[in-house]
Formats: sequence, C-alpha cells, structure tokens
Amino acid sequence: MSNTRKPPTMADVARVTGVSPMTVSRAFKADSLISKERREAILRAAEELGYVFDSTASNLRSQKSGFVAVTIPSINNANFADTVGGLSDTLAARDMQILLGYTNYNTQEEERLIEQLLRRKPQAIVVTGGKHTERGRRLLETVHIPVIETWDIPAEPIDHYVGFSNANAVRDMVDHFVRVGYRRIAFIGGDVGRDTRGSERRIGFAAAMQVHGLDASRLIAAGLPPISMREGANAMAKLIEIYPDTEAVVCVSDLAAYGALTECRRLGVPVPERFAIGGFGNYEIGEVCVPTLTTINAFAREIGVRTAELILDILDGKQGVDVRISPELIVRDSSR
Amino acid sequence: MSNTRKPPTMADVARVTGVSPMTVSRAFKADSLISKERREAILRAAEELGYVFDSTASNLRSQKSGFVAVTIPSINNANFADTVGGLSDTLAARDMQILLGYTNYNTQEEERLIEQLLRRKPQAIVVTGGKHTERGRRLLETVHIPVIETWDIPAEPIDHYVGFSNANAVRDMVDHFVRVGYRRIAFIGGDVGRDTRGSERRIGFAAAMQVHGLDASRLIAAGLPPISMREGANAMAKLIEIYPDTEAVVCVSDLAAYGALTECRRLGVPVPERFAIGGFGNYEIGEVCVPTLTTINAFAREIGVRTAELILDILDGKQGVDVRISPELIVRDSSR
DNA sequence: TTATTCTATGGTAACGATAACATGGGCCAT
DNA sequence: ATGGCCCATGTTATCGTTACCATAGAATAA
Repeated sequence: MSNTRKPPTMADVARVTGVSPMTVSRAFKADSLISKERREAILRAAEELGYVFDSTASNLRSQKSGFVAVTIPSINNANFADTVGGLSDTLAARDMQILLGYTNYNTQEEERLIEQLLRRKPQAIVVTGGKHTERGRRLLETVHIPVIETWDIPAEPIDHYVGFSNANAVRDMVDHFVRVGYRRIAFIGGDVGRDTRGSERRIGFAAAMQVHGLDASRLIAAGLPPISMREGANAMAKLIEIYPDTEAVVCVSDLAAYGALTECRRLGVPVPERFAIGGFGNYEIGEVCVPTLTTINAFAREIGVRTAELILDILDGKQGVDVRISPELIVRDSSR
Repeated sequence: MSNTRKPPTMADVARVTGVSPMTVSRAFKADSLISKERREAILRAAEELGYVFDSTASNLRSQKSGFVAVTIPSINNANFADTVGGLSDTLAARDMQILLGYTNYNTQEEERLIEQLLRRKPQAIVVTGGKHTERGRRLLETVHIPVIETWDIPAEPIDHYVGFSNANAVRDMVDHFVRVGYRRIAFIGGDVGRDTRGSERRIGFAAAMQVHGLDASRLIAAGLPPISMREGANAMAKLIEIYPDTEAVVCVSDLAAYGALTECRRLGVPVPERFAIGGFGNYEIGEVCVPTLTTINAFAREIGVRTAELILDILDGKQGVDVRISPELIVRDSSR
C-alpha cells in the first residue's frame, strides 16, 4: 500500500504538466507572473502527485528562511505565552514562522539556544530581557539580522527593544499602596540573581519605598524563579511569621499574589481590611478570584504584536522605531 | 563598524585552516572521523571568523531537518504547554527542535497548519486529537514520516498515538460523585462541536450518568472553547438559575471549575457542603485554591515525553509502541 | 614480511528550489 | 505598419553543505 518511491519534486510536477520547473516554482509563489489557468493546472497536478513544496531547498537558494527566532524563559508562563501569541499571529500574516526556544531563566542556557537558533538562519531574533552572557551578547551583536530585546529596557540595547521598566511599574504600585494608607509594606519574589525581571521589580520596590522614607527591608525570597502559587503561599506564611505587623505585600507576579491571598484566607487574615496584596502581570486569576487582585498590566500580547511589527518594518527596509510600553496599574479589591 | 562582507562559509574556514571543506564539515559533526587537534583548530578558526553553521544547506543535502512539527490548539493552555515542554526537553537531548503551530481549536486551521509545517520537512509530526479535516487526514496519511496523535485515542489512528480516553476519565469522576452521594449532577463545558476533547468529556459524562440511571440533561454550554475562569463563573450562575436543585457539577477544565467555585463563594453556596465541584487537567490553581479542587490528572507532560520517546524509537528503526495513558482521579476538598 | 584493517583526509557531485537573465508573442501608440 | 512595452515562459547557474567514493599512511594481524 505504501508508496516507497521517493517524493516528487517540482521537476516531476513540471514534467506532468508540460512546463519548465521554473514555471512550477512561479505557480507556488503568490505574486509571480503566471497565467491563472496554468497556475491552477500546476497546483492541481501537484496535489494529485502528492507533491509537497520543499522549504529547505527554497530557503537555501533564496537565502530567506521565513523564520523569526524567539527565546523566552519558559513556555509555562501565561505572560510570555501571550507575547509569543502576538508575535506568531502578526508574523503569520506575512507567512513567517516562529522558532521558539526556552532559556529556563538561565543566561547560560540562553547562549546555547541563541547559537542553535542562529544556525537556522532566522531573519530576525527576539530575546526576552536585556541580560546575556558575554558570548551570547557577542553572537547577537555580530549577527546580521535585526535583534529585538523585549520585556525590558536595556541600559545598552544591542539593537532594538520593545519593553518597559519593571522597576518603574512596581514603583507605581508602591505609590498607590502608600496613597491608600499602607506603610509597612513587604515584597515577595524569587531568589535573587536568576530572573532579571523579578530582580528589577525588587529593586524598584526598594527604591520606591526609600523615596517615601519607608523601610524597604521586608523582602521574602520564595525559591527559584518563576515562583509558583504554592511558593507564594509559603512566602506569605513566612512573612507573617517574621514581620507580623506587615500591612501589605507587593508580589513579583499574580501567581505568587494569589498564593499569598489563599494563605491569608487560611490564616483568617481579611484582605484588604487588614492586609493588602498586589501582583504583577494581569493574569486571569486576578480578576476572577475573591477578592480580585490589584495588579500591573504589562500588555504582554501587545509586546509581541509590536515586536512583530517592528521586525516587519525593518525587513521592509523601513526605519525601525523602538517601543516603550507603559504598564498600567489596575487597582482592584485586594488593596482598597 | 559593521562588517558588510557576506558571512563566511565552511570554504572560508577551510581556507584559513588549510584543510578541505569536507574536513570542516566533519569538525562540526559530533561523531565523525577527525583528529582532535584538527577539530579544535577548525572550531577555533570558525569562532574567530564569526562563522555560523548553516543548517539550511545541511538540511537540504542530508535530507534531515532536525525538526519535529507539533500542532496544539492554543499556546495559552497550561496542559498543552506542559506537553510541549516534555516533547521539547526530550527531543533536545538528540538535538532536535520543535516547530510549533496553533490550531485555535479549529480543524480547518489545523489543515492549513499541517500543510505549512510539512513544507519544512519535519522528521515527524505530532498533532493534538484524532479529529481532522478530510484533506488534513489525507496529508498525514500520505506523508512519509511518523505521525503521532495525542491527547486522545482515535477510533482509527492514522499512524501512532499517545493518549487516553477523555470519556472514560470523566466517567471515573462521575462514579466518584455518585459513590460519595451526589445524584443531581450537571456538566459545564464549551459550545458543542469545536473542541473535540471537551465534547468527548461531555459525552463521557452523559454516558456515565445513564449507567447510574441518573438524569444527564443538565448541560451548560459556556461559550467558545477553551472556556475561561470567567465563563466558568457565568455558567455556574446560569446553572443555579436553571436547575436550582443541582448538587454537583463536573467541569470541562480546572479553569472553568475554579470560576464555578468563585461564583459559589459569591453566592454564598458552601462547597462542598451544599455543592460539589470537579475539574479536569490538574492545573496548579486546583491544589492551591480554597477549597482545593477535585480533578483529573491527564499527565500532560508525560504525554509529551512519551511522544518524544516514541518518535526517537521510530527514527532509530525500532518498533514504535503506542501509549495509553491512564488519567488519575484526584479527590480533593471540593467533593468530599 | 606481507596482507589486512583502520584512521584521517580529499575530490566530486548532488540535495531541490529559484535569482538572474533571455526570449517570443501580443498589444498599444504613433 | 513599426517601434516599444508588457506578459508569460524558458535556460542556466548557484545557494552551502555533505553523501559517497577514493586514497595515503599508520597500525595490526598473520
């Protein structure tokens, strides 16, 4: 039953249709000069033969892979998934595909990944964050394609960026907490030094507290980033134990914040009456849980869409303009 | 500053090192016959020249892309993300990469995607579910690479599968509900006809209810799959309105179940005392929320790992053995 | 010592598409 | 009618790597 002959090529389709291989090639390319009837005949014959267009050959000859390489810390993060979704959808309109890699929040792993991805000859590369190994950075600097750093505004961008200041976003939340009347405020995040964005949020927290003349030392490290709901809950328990008089907590993500919220419920601590909670990332959980969670919307999907648009502009020869996203503080019931 | 010459090739590295291009090629291939010193010299020269290995040429010549194509309904689903994670990690050990596409729970879209992915000449293709368009199925049947259907046990597998019976898994939950004493049980799912796995769970629910001689007509359709927490909450409100005497509900996913749970809290309905809730998928939310959620663990990551192992076996010329996963009912506080 | 095997390398052609250029016929303007 | 232009198609060479085969010398066996 199984056909063991080797798969047909354009030459086979050409032979069957009585045209040259070049004409078959044109039939498969959207905007090329070819008569309508001929194209249809060719495509019909191709379908009948079971011919499948071979991108690998096309890529080599045309020196265009149709790939955009993307590295994200983890696929298990709704925010990054949204960014990838925005990228993917926007690039699909131009028949470009995403080549995805996971760094596991590790610049060493990122370096390996970048090297591996570049071998596929992507037409642009998108990385998450502005921190890289020395060699990783060098690879990105010397490659001759657009490089876009996202989810951050790097001090020294390699090429382009689409991002926001994590520190400033957290500052907005601290300002809000202080305005509403909270003073003894803590921060729950992951262990220091791995997740760059998490670290920046912690730094932003400390800086904002100092501006208000408040104690910025209530910092709970809850484990390897990204921290889970469970770890957020554990951190909350620890926080109450170490600093029982704390009035509010800023969490590095909504997941940790939700964990903290459930721990409060278990402990019988009323939120927000005796304790306020803020998260980060505007996950769906935050608008459904009771009470709803104050958070920061970083417009994850928009980061992806704008990044894709930037890439397409550059590939079209237009000037690429970097994008500064303005995260939005969303005040909900957990901090009123 | 920018070097505008065109990028170096193996020939350039060969010239600099004083060897043939063939030897350079060997230096870049792990297990090839080449002396250690020579390989090191070549790799050093390559790094210095800024040479980047070109997979596109390699793929064409060797007729091996190093890709495994994967289609999933959505990237925004922790279960499928876990499966992809398992696939990705396991394949990475053999230097294979995943080429990911999103069907948006739509077989029409899946067909387009399959066609697009096959052009990249993957060495295997993994699809989610066993339902495809006619042409999509034909494409998969005629392609000369391993095809693996996942998250389901198709009535007529195209080639291989790694999955489980969604209907049976839900039956286990209904059995549990009945055993514990609930009788008037409802089902919350998405609109009929789009999400295959969701539909199968609904069918499994109805069948199980009938076996117990119970009324299987309390079915709430909550919107386009995948249904969100918010939609789960809305569906719960509707359920209580239409069938006020309902005692328990089986939800198509933990997200919907969590939404239902919060709605109960808002309505002052005690869970599980007056109302039991079950979900599907063993999402993290279910073990953190209060009360914790009864659910079904479908071993999403394991599906990915086993699928990858199956692919590697087949590519190694071994016999590929299909995998039946046994989902596990996890009874938690929401249904005791 | 001689035959045999193994190791390290080189030469050549090919993977399958298409960029670049060439060409012939139809159509329009003058 | 004739030059010029556009459209549809063909010819040739090439993208960068590696499969395949050949070969020289070293190592081992007989």
